[in-house]
Amino acid sequence: MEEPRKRARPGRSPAPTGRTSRPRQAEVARLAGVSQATVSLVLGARKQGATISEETRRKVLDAVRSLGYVPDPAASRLAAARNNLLGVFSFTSTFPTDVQHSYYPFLVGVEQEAAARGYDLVLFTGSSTGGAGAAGPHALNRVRLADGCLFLGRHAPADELLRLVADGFPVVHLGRRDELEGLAWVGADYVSASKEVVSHLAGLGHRRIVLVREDDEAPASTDREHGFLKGLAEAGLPGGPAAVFRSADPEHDLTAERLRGWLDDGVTAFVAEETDTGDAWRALHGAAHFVGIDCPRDASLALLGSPPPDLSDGPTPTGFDIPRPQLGAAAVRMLAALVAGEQATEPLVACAFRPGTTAGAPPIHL
Amino acid sequence: MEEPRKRARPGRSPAPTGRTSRPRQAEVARLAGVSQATVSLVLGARKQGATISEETRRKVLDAVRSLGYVPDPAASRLAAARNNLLGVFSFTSTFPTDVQHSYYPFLVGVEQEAAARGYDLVLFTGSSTGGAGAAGPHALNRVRLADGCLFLGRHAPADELLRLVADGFPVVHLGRRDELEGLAWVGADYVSASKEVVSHLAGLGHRRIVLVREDDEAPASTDREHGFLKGLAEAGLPGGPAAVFRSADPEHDLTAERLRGWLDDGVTAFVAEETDTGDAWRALHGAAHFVGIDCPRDASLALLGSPPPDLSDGPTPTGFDIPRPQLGAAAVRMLAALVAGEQATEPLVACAFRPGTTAGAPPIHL
DNA sequence: GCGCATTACTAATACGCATTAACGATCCGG
DNA sequence: CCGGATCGTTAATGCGTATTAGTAATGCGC
Repeated sequence: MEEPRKRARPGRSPAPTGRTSRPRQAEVARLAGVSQATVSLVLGARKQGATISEETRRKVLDAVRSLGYVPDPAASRLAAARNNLLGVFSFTSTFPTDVQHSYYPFLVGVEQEAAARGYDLVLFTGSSTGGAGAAGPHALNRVRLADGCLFLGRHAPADELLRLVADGFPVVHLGRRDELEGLAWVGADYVSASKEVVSHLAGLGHRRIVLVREDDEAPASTDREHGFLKGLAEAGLPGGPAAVFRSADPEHDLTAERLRGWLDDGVTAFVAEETDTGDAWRALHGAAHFVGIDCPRDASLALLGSPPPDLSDGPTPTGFDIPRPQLGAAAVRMLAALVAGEQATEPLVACAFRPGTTAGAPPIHL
Repeated sequence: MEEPRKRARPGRSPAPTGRTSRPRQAEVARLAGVSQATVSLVLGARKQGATISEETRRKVLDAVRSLGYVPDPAASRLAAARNNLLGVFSFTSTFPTDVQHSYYPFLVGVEQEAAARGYDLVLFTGSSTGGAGAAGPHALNRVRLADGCLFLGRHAPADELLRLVADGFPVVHLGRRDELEGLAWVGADYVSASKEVVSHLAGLGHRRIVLVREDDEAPASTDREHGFLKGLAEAGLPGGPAAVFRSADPEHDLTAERLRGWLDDGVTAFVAEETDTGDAWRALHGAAHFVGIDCPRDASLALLGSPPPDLSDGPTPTGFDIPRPQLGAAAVRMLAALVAGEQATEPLVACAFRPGTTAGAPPIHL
């Protein structure tokens, strides 16, 4: 008996659609009179030595056109064992309603670089309570669906991150993170950039310069101080504790009296760090205004970063810009390298010096 | 003969990486002491009658957690299931350097709604100018990796889009697009919103109202005019061509004389459409200012949309806001419905009326 | 003409997961 | 205690493409 055995085919039940589904390589092959493998070889521009005659190539391509064949990316990626997907994880929403605090500028670079390298991006948010994330303790595991993952912000739980790294999953953190052993990261080179600002001031003739910073231990802060002091040393200027004013609440502590005191002591330039809040710069800016300083005639100001939005109207502060798009791009480069099993690339990205209008030559004392 | 044939494995060369690769269902199965099929059954919450003992389920889930297993989206997709991924594709950069032109506000809603429904988002980087796989005539094809795809902006090539639709791939376009037969879209309900603005003005007592619009045929423009006229009709006010001022260059054509003419004719309220450039509103605003109109005392102004960035400082114009996040959310809802094989959901999203400060009662003629 | 290299192609997998027929075990009624 | 029903699990297969070993055909040198 030849009867179509009930046993038949396990596997999927194709639910024999009358609809002509879109063509497969097999159908192209049939039409061109070649094998499916040949179709694959013609279409995939292998670097390998597989040689195809011009005649065959033409037949295949004709068949492809006439059938309107388009490859199935799911199958390609499965067979090639690569998804060409990079994850982007942010613990807070990737697209917060408040644009100010968003990762937008980074994403500009991330998207560009990923596109240039042929990767697509999978967006994950730790904040998503419902649904996919199943925001349990293992929420981070979801990112394993990508070939590697980029982390934005410092809210990702350290242990989970390290677990991924330990498992050999390619991970890059955007923002310095050397307290986590083995975690790859990219960050802005605040040391060099801060040093450059000080060098600029020194070059203008300033001999006493004070740094105003907030009272925390974030690498972003200590790096700036480090660069600041390095710049002083390199210019042969006095460093030491007196050169750094550190306060948990600069807006309150940086009084007019204190500012006048510095001026009387011969300080001619002030440098503030940039922070989330922008408090250091706001305090410095406010005190200088209150005392009636004509900047840069009476004294010079510089900002190690960009001004907070509420002060972005004023004169452009001398300082440097954090190249956020470039940081994003650098992170993608490093991640792509890790995915490819290569060495991590350079983690530090240079900041761009911003001349601005708040620094000039020191006043001449007669 | 049973000998282990040298012929061995064609197919891929696994390139035996020492690196622990991402775990597969097979490894989960081994760890749990069950078969791969069982793992699949446990993970995929089939409606089918496959019954799994609580004991086994627990063992499998434990193994999944301990290995950090996550299903491979490509494989899931290929096996004719779904991978809980929704695509987002924009032909221009999704994160342009110029924030003004970005899709950002839409993405806020897209992300939220997708997360709420348990989908992850894949950002297909279609913008790639140069570089690897992204560009090319079949760039759109990549989206087939996801369960469905959202398209932003009107630059996606129509033929490719329709091809996807024809193949039964779920697609939703954000922004009205009825010139493409069969393409699902969501858009703002400009007709109702414009009508509401007119009703508001009529309610304040205005009897003659003029619409200033640019000279194009975009649905966004014609919808507004349609709603405007509908509003007039409903209030029993005179419509007709005289009520609409249409100009390719309103800033040039909307002269002070013309404005005075309208005022002399008893027009007490003016409405401008919002466009990319914001020219209509800018022209109206400028002319009114030039003529010395005290708004809303001498005449009322309204804007069918939001003001351009350069005019966002002035008084809040009466009009409506385009609910971009809601549009994004609505698009995801519709896409999810299509993916589930259901009917498309409501394509129109209501705009929010914005009272503003530029409209008031008409001046009293003695 | 025989070995050997080269060319042009095909056969046979494998990728990771979902699906389903089939199978062993247990339970039940008669 | 035997046939059938039910439950829980597995073996076997397919999705569509990429890869590679193998092979038939041809060319080349001597």
